[in-house]
Amino acid sequence: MRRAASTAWSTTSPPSRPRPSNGSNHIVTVRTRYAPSPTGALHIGNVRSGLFAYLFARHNGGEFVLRIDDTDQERSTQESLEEILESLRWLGMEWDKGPPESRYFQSSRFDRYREGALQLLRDHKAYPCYCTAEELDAKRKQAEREHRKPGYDGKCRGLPFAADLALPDKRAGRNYTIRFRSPRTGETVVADHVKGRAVFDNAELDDLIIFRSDGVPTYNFATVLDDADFGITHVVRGDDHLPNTPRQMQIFYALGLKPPEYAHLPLVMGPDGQKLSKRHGATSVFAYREAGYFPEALLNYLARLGWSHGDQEIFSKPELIEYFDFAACGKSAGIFNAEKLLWLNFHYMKERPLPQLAREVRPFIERAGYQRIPGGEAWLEKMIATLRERAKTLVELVDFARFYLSDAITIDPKAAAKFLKPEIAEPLKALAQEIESIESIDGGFSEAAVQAAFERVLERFGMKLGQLAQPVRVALTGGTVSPGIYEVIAVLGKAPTVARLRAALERVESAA
RNA sequence: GGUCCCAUCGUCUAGUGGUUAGGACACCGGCCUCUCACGUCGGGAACGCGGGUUCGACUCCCGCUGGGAUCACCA
Repeated sequence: MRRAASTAWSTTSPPSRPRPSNGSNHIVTVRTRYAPSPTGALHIGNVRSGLFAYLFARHNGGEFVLRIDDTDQERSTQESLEEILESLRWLGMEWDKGPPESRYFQSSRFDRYREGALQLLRDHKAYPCYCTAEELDAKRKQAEREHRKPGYDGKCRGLPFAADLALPDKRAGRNYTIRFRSPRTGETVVADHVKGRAVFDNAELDDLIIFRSDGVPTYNFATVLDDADFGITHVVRGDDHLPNTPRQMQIFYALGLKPPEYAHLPLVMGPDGQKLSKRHGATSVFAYREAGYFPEALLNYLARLGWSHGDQEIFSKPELIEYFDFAACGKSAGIFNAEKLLWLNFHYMKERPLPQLAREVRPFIERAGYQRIPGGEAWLEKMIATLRERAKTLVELVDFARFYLSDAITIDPKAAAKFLKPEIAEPLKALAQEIESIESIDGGFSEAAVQAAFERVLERFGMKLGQLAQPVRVALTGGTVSPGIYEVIAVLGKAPTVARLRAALERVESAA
C-alpha cells in the first residue's frame, strides 16, 4: 500500500491549521478549493464545479479556499482575476482562504515548486528531458498517422544525470524540461465520490513534464503541491480532469504524500451536446449579471443542473448548503437550458421585496439611457409592481417600463389605426376630463378613483370596458400591451395621463 | 485511434426489483380577463438495443450502439 508516512508532511510547508472560526477549536475535516486560472472570464460551466466545491465545504462546516492558478504568465491577466473575484462575490461564493493573500497565487509559490521538483530529481522520480518541442511535436504527429498512442516515448528516461542537477532555465542556458518518472506497471485507482471507481492502467500514463524549459512548473505538478500544502481534503472539479487524476495521484505518491479524495462532476454542455464554451453565446457570469439575472437564480439553476433533492426546484442558498450531497449528483453531463434559467429568474423577480428590486433596477434604468426617473422611491416601487410579472430579467423590465420612464412615447401606427378611430374621440375627451377632475395628492391618485372615472365614461357612452381600455392603452403607452390600464394611469399620474390622452385626441381629430 | 466516463419525456430530473414511471422547464388547450402577462385546470411527451439473473426488471450483470471527456513545455 502506497501510504504516505506521516512524517512526509513535515518536509513540506505545513498546511495552515484551521482558524478557530467561532472561538471553539474544532478541527476542519473538509477543505475544498476552487482553482480558476485568470485567463478569461469566469465561465458558468466552470463556476458550477466551484459551486459544488463550495457547497460541499459549507455543508460539512469546512473551508473553501480560492486559489489562483496563474502559472501561465502569458495568458493570465489582472482583468480576468478581478472579474473572477467580482463574479464569485456577486454569486455569494465567499472564500475562507484566498486572494488577496499572496500565497494563494501559484505565481508566488515558485520556490515551493522548485523545491518539490528538486526532491523528485534527487529521488530519481523525475529526470531531465532534452527533447525539443519540435521533435516531440513531430513524433506525436507521426504516431497519430500510424494510429499509435501519441504519448511521450521515454527517450530521455534512461539518461544519467547529475545528482545536483539544476532546474531548467532557458535564460541561464539550461534548455531542457523535467519529466515525472511515472510507474510503468500496476494500476491507479481513483475512488471518486461521484463517479465511483475508475481504474487506470499505469502503462497508459506517460512521463509528463512537470517543469518547462523556461523554469515554470506545469499545472499537474503545481496543483499537487498546492493541494498538499493547503491541506485540501477533497478535490472537487469537472470530470474533464478525471484523466489527469491518476497522474496527479502518482505525483503525490512520489512525493511521499497522500492524495486527497476526489469528486469529479459531469460537465455542462451547450445545446449541441458539446462542452459549453464561448461559441455557445453568453457563458460568463458577468454576461448574466449584465443581462439582468439575479445571483440567486443563477446559483439555483447551476446547482439544480446535475444535482437534485427529490422534486424540489427552488432552493435558497442555506437550503443548498443543507441538502448538498455528492450522492445526489448525477453522473451524466447536463445540457444548459437557458429557458429554465429564465423561469427561475422570473420566480426570484416575483419573490423579491419591492425595495430591493427597486434598488437593483436603478442601474439598469441608468444604463438604458434614461437621464432621470420621473418619481421617487415609492413611485419606482409602484411602477415595478406593475411590471414584475411581465418581465423575466431586469433588462426586460426596464424595456417594458419605457412608457413610464419617458413622456416621449412613440405610438405604434398599426395600433393607432386599429384603436384610435374617430368614434373614440368623444369618450377619450370625456375620460381626460374625468381624470383631470380626480382629487390627487402630489399628482398621484388611486386605482379605485381611476376605475370610477372609467365607469362614468363607460356608462355615459354605453361602452364596454374593452372598447375604451385598448384605445386608452395605445394613447398612454403607444402599444396594445401593458399592465392593467388602471394601474398604468395610477402610476403615470394625472398630468402625463391627461397630456397623452389629449395628444391622442389631436391625432384622432387631425386624421379625421 | 488509445484511455476513461456516461445513458428515464425535447431539456433538467425523481425512481434504488413489483409504480397507471412522478415533478419542473418548454409546448398545446380550457378557465380567469381591459391587452399582455400572472394564476389556475387539463393534455401530449421518456426508461437506446440485445442477451442474461429473477416468479418479476427502468432498477442487477454482460455485450452492442450512441454520446462525452481527454491524450500540450494550457489549465
